[in-house]
Amino acid sequence: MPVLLVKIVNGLSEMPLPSCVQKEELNNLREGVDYANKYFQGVAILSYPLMKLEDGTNVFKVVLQDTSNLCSRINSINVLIYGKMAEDCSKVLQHGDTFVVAGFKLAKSPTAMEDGRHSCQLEVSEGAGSAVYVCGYPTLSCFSVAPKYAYTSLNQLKDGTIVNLYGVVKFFKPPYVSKGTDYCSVVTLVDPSNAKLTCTLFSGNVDCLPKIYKVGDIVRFHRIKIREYNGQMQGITSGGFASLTFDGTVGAPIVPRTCSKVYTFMEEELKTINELRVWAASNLSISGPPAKLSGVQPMLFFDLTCQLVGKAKVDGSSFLLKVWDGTKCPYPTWKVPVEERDLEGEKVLLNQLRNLTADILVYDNHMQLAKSLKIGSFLRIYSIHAKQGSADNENGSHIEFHLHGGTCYGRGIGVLPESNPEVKELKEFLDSVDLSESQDMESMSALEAESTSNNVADLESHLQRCQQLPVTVLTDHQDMKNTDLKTILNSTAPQQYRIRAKLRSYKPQKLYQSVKLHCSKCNSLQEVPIDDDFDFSLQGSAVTAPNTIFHNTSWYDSVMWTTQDEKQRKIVIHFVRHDELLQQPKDTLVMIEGGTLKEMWKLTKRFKCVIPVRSAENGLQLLDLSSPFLLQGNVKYYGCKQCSTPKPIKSLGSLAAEQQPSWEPTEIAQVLGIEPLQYVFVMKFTLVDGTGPLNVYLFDYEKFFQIPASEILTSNYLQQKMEMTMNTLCPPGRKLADLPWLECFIKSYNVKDETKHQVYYQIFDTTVAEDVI
DNA sequence: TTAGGGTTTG
Repeated sequence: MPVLLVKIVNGLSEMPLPSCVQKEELNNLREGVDYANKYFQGVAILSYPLMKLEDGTNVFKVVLQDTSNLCSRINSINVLIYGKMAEDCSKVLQHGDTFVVAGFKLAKSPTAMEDGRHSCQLEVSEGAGSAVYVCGYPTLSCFSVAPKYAYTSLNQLKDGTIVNLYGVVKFFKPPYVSKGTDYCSVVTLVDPSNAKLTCTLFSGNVDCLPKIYKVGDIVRFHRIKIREYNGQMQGITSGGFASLTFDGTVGAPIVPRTCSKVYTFMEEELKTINELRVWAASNLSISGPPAKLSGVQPMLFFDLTCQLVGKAKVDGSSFLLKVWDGTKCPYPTWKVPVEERDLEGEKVLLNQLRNLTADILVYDNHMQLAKSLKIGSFLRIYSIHAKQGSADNENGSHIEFHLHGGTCYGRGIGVLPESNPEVKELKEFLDSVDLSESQDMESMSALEAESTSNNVADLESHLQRCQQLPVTVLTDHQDMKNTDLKTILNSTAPQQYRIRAKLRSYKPQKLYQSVKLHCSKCNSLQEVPIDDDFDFSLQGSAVTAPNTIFHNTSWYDSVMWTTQDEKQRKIVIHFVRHDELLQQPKDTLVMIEGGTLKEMWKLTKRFKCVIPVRSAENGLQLLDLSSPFLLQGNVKYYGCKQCSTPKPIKSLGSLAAEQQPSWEPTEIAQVLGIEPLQYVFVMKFTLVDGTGPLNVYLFDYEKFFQIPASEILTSNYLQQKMEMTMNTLCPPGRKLADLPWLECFIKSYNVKDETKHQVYYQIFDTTVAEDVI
């Protein structure tokens, strides 16, 4: 905790102290009492030069006088300040300053006999969770130096200004090593004006970047420069940038986190922070309690607060961190093989904790920071991927923890100070873990071990659910009897069956790979083109300059401009009119020439439909069919190259002339001569029922998972939902006997070509049970 | 200078 310099201004009657601490009088100080939540206030009447102990720790001694007890025989006390705080205090303290010490320890004063002061001394240090408030002596000269800051709300920011502001953290990337010379942190703020500001902060000293630990924290930035970037205001560090960060929880102690040695902090600041906390509580979605290793969900991403017990180099692009949080992951976890000599950390402890540590493999840009971490430090690792490893033995697959390269999603590593309340809580919990018990766990199943943690009830009910009711159900054919898999394998096709089986494995394991594009006309399947291809195609089409002859026709208005960058790219947007009028953006179809993929996604947020076009000889045309012919919402619509005969864009005019154009993708496709491709999940399930394995295909637009295949690639939420569904259908690391039952309706069919004849099986009229979704 | 959140998958 820092030293706070509070400048006295007229009318400030009290020190702005955290509400949780209470004042203690000099004559009530007693040895053996806990003063963690108490403060003592006095006037500095004497201070000594900054000294160093033998181990190099700084120590600063101050004598405080209790001015409310001047008549007492003993009215002064020695205060010893240790560590970084000693240095900070020695720089700012002046005789006559009012000095408040919060969260101190009391020890016998070795000099009481000689100096005639109190028999005890106050001991203050950052490690003990102390805070020191220094309050300038209220003389006239102080009035003039007290700075009064003005704060700009986020909707009032102007390009080219340098401002002070407050904000609630909506998103952040913990400081990481940039490709330049500095550390970088990206922070997105919101405030009650409902505006949003993304700030890019650089500093050569990582300590000088805001100490943000979670979404919802509140920051105060001084002297941040505002610039316009991509049509939006952006904050960037300027000379003299300074920040304070506060816990955003209503009612939590208001203690600024900062590297500034001196800053103003008065009643007004307290008021602002309290107001922002209350506003954020109802206006910002803050996720629930942080994940523990015991609550890890396979295939999802999570933030972990933990202690570092070991680290090791693995190879040129990855580095291993061994961490624990006192709980046990309910799934078998991957242990990264490393050379014994490369593993840094207390060998005895590493061995003791071997069943409780998680191996986290960090990649690329995170390696440098990871290498510099101190064993024993407390970390919050953001966006760890709980990846499902491949099935490497009979017992099924394991979970791997990866911190992938890059900083998307705020991926990174933050070091938490020991004074952080969550670290204090974690430390207490770690101290309470019985290590002998955890070592015995080796012989227990993961599930039994899990019963030591809190969410045992959830897990058990989930397991029971899996063992009793089938996790998939039929939507029809309820009166049909089950057929076993062996009988099906021995029968001729085509036929239809009802089966009850377990899902032993499925492909692809990477669920996003299961999404394909299907043409219902020629029955072909193809991969969904990647964005890079589309971007490439857009760049190609941007080479042809827009032809102004095709601008502003009877059914659309055109606006053209040139980008300010070196490329001087020309962009045209054609706004389709209806009834001679432009409609609301949410009902409007726009066509764009020369745009980038990013610009196109931005347009889809505002307009109903976006069609990428280019100028050809005879008018506007679609791009080639490797690109989507339409973007709507989050979905890119593609056409079949084989079955489509693209028509010129002017054919769309007929739809625009309709009374109420709905701009349905199928209608647009039809008038443009496009045979649309449909998004579909294609998966291979290996089912078992004790009579034999059967490979069955799932070919599903949206009925089985109740998730539209068209939307999954652009929705993190839907991907997580699907992953969770698959984990329920086929829980990783579970023995065959513990797998849930699936009820399915399948049909067999023949596929013949000149050389061979094969029977295939496909799931029909089946859906995931309602309570699994 | 760095990065510029809107995405991750060894």
